[in-house]
Amino acid sequence: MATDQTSGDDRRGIERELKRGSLELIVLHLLAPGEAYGYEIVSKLTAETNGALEVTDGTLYPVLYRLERAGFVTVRWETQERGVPRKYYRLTDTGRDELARLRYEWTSFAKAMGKLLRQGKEAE
Amino acid sequence: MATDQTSGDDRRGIERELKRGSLELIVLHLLAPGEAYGYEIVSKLTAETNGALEVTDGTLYPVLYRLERAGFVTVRWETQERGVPRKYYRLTDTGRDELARLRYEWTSFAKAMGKLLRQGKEAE
DNA sequence: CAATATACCTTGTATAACAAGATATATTGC
DNA sequence: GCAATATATCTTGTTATACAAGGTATATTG
Repeated sequence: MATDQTSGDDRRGIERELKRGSLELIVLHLLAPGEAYGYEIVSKLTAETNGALEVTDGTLYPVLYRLERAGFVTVRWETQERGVPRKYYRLTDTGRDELARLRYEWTSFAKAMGKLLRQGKEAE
Repeated sequence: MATDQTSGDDRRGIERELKRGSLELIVLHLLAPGEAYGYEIVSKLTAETNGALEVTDGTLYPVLYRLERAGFVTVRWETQERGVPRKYYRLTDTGRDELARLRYEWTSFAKAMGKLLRQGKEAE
């Protein structure tokens, strides 16, 4: 009867939506210390947030592609002696500006949300 | 060429994405003190956040419908002596639980983001 | 009676996160 | 020599949702 769709794995659904618009910031941030390749970024993110902000590689690669197209990162293939070739990403100057901008954007949003949610809680 | 798409009104685009998954929480939160009607919620949100988290009514009504279908709010029409009829929304007990859950979900996410973004900034 | 304000609702579009699968190279065990 | 596993990349299709743009209806005001 078209109901109980909003039940079971909602938790994942919400996390997914909350992540929206934050991933570019996350990736740019992870690239700030220096270059890294895709697979590395995935594990870096999992490690640095204790699994709180995990993504799969299928999610990450499109993000990296977007960042490249926008000129925020440059790409370098490293064909190694042994192992599969790696694609290293590095921030451009524009990318660093964008990182600052997104960081500001995110912080403003989070502040506004935090302020709103705190309202009406003061009396308790 | 296919470039300069990532230029102009990006700011709005990002705000839009950041808002994703937060709107249900916002609306449930605004209904916590007591019932309200749709148009009222729009202006409440604008007022309480100084315009930082505005939405249009075209965005809000589908959210309210979703919340109703999920059993988080109940609806009551108020046909007034004068003026257009209003549709008043009120939190259910399940809705209050959901509010608590979403609030927790959001706070966890924001904490994880904040922690990540603060990393690598300490040395500066 | 035209304009404006209030209040509701609907349709179509764009975007992004993800699951699932595909590809390719190297190592390890049998 | 070959199956399994780990590393590393990429693609396709699905789904959810914020929003612009438009539409409806009622009342007030000049």
